[in-house]
Amino acid sequence: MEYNFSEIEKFWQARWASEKTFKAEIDTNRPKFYVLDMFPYPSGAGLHVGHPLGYIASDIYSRYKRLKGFNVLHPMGYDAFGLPAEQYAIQTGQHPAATTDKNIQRYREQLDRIGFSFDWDREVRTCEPEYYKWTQWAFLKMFEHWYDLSEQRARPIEELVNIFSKNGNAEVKAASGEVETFSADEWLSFNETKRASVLMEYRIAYLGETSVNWCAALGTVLANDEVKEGLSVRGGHPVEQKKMRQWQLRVSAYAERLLGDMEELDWTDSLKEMQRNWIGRSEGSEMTFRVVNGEREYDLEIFTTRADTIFGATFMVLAPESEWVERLTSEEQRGVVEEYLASAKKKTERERMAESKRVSGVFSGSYAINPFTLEKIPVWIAEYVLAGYGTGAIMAVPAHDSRDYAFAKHFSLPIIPLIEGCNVSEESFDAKEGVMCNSGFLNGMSVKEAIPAAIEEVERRGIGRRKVNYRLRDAIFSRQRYWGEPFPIYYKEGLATPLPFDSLPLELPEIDKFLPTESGEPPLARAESWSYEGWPLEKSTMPGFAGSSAYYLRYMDPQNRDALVSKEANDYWRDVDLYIGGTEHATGHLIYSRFWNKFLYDLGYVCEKEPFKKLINQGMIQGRSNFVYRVKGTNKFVSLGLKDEYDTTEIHVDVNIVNNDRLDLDAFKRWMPEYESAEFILEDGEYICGWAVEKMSKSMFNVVNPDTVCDKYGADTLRMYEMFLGPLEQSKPWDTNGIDGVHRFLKRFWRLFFEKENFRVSDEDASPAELKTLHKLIGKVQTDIENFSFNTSVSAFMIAVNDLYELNCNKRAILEPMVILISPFAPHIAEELWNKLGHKSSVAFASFPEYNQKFTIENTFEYPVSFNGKLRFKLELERSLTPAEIESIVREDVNTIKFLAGGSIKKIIVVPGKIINVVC
RNA sequence: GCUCAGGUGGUGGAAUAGGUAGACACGCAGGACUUAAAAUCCUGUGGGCAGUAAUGUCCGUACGGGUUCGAUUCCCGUCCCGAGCACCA
Repeated sequence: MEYNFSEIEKFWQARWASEKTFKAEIDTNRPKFYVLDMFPYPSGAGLHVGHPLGYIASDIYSRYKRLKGFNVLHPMGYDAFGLPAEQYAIQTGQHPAATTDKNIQRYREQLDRIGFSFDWDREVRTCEPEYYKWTQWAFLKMFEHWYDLSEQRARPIEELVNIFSKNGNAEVKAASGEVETFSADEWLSFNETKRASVLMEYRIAYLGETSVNWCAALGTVLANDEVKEGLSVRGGHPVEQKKMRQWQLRVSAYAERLLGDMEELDWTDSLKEMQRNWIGRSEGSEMTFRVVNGEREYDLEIFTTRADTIFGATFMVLAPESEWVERLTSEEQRGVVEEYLASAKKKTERERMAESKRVSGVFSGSYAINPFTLEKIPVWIAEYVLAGYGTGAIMAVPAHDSRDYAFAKHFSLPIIPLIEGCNVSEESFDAKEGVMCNSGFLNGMSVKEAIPAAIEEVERRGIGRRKVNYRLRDAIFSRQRYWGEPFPIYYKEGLATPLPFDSLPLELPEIDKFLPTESGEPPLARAESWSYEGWPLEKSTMPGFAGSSAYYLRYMDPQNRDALVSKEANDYWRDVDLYIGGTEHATGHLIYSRFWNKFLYDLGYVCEKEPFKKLINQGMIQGRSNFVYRVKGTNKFVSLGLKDEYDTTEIHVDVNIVNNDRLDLDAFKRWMPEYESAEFILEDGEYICGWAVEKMSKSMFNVVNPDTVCDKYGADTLRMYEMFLGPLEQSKPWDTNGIDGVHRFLKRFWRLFFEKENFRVSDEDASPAELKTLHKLIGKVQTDIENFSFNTSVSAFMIAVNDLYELNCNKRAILEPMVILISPFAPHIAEELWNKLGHKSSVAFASFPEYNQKFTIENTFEYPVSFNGKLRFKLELERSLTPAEIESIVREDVNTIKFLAGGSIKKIIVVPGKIINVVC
């Protein structure tokens, strides 16, 4: 009987769907296991062969965990709000909801063909009111809370109001914007407007003026991680800096916890490192310098990590955007300063970056007093100091900071070396090592000693204090778009506070056109009745990461109308045990989600402080393009091996008409009209194509659709092949050249169960050799799956099947466990065979076979031998040996010895013919 | 520039704790079955040298050193590819 994959797969997929085989329900008698994929944005292009890689891996793991007796939650949904659908709507006039819906249907069809074990009853779509109701709800909660730094948690804003009216704000340690200190009496004397604006500085979701990445082409603001090299990630349009009043989330309040709680997460080092860089904690001190502009004097605060280099601070630098520029520009310098500011402002972020090597700056006309040397040092203004980090002002120590050094050289400012024996004539000495000199009381100390000593002295003199700084900024939360969650916020005239709109969900209104208005307002301004009781509603919508920040919680209880997730569901499913997705979300989604979770944790809505326990980043699948070589000026194409004899042009050819780099000549002629009369110069009767690894894209004709692979080889082959391709976490090109091997293996596996045309499995007892093959496989598959080393377990299956052929084995005792073992990888063929083996229920409800080590090692001897002392060890041998033989081998022919901790030998590999001296 | 992860046959990639490097698969070559093709099966396949052959022998895990009886694996230096961050004081 032939392995008819297309019938088998269709049948079982229908059965899984109708019987809801993979439906997950709370079951307190079984341990839970939550396996989550990063849900896709349903783009119009559909899935290509790279997308399912992670889904296949998570599906294998889910199925494995079910076999191990876990109650597995394995859901799927769609991140359905987003720019592309809106862009498409602008171009075609089609409603984004309609195109999104269509794309989702297409995605679903494609996903279904691969045979995933998702519980589709839990599907979520971020664009549906029943879903985004909870995104809006969380936003309102953030609006109604502030962050208490001394307790390190979010607290209700009413509590803050209470504190203010009792004690003012002097004692309050909160994550906030800039607020002056006030007493209780002052607070009580504030009018409504004043109070509102003070509270706004404390809210976790707040409205504030900020410098944003404005993308004129898209007509919207973008987050930092939506911008790459000054261009928008989606679309590649230029992005400029602009000051705007925007909704923001006080993510920076959680910086310390986001950093600290990462320790216990089972994530890759590189991903943790990325988050660490993004959070960017640096320990240093804040220091006050007396600055003088003519008659006026001020205290200027700076941040430094190198308080020890204070004696070498020979000038100060302000960021051009710093509010201090205005105060410290002298009359004589006003002209040049303004000119400099204007030129700096005109430059886009992109230009600034391109010119990052060029030194520019201007003298402000003011001077600061170095508090330790008491020297008068000039205050400069330069682009290389960033307004958004620290205080936007620095003390420059040219001898020990390369940027300050370049600046000092360029403007001939003094450079004072502070480390004994360092040479700063060519470059600065940035390393934190050596012995201090020219540094007053710090002389003779090592840098490591000097840093804390300097900070201590600074604190003692009352001119500064220890300070931890973070690079992490608050998330800008407003987008001037249509296709996103509306803010549940309205503005009452004469009232300074925006008001929460409580009867959620606040549904997205219908509009006729999806463009901004003529006056530059966001598209929602086009909606006629975008108001509440006559008061205008907020016209921006939320960004892409809003809907994806808590979706893993919604999956736990997707139909709940009264809560994001019920306490019962959350207590049971708790957190994601395994999260699989791309590394591109390292600094976006994975930070925001953790922040969102921690916020809800503070409020008691969720029981775990981290959402994703273990995270695996699957590698990207690149395209493997094929080329043909046209002889210039002709319609002749020359095969790869002969192309050097001609003058040729390299042309991309559709990879779907190439097989193992052999071009299908007829298909090529049919491919495009211009090739209809193509002629070929062949080698050995075949046309060999060239190839290259490139991004998978339509223009390179290297996109492979999983449907095509399923048609030709079946979903099981696709699944196993994607795993066989290489380590999960590694990026690799899609290369169909090996897929036949995997397909052949499945056919061989299938034929194990047949004698001639008949399904025949014998009930005889298994032989030790057969059991050895089986148990070797069980052991291997188990450890491989647990280590996510799926490529080697596919190999292990191949070896096992070859062994069984050699043993001529068709015994139930062996084949039945084999079917269970392979079911996570190739579920359809497993179900079919399981059914033929006489089982009524799905193989998904079977148990993973018990591993018996006894059968994997044929002979194990424990034999005491004296060998440079007395040692006990075990021998693992390929054939049986008598004790006498072993002794002689150990005495004379031991080649290889493995030492283990404690000095005992566990394993000796015996290679005849060689003698080795053993040293212990 | 900084940080992280890598570099193994013609190709994708294996190799628990340092112990017969190259599993498994692709490709290639040869063979069987067949009128033929497809499908299937079998054999060989890192390189050099010697031999009719079985086989023997030397060299081989980016490069140069080191530790070790023994290094793809550990340490130091160099080169090269990939990813992330990029004036973060």
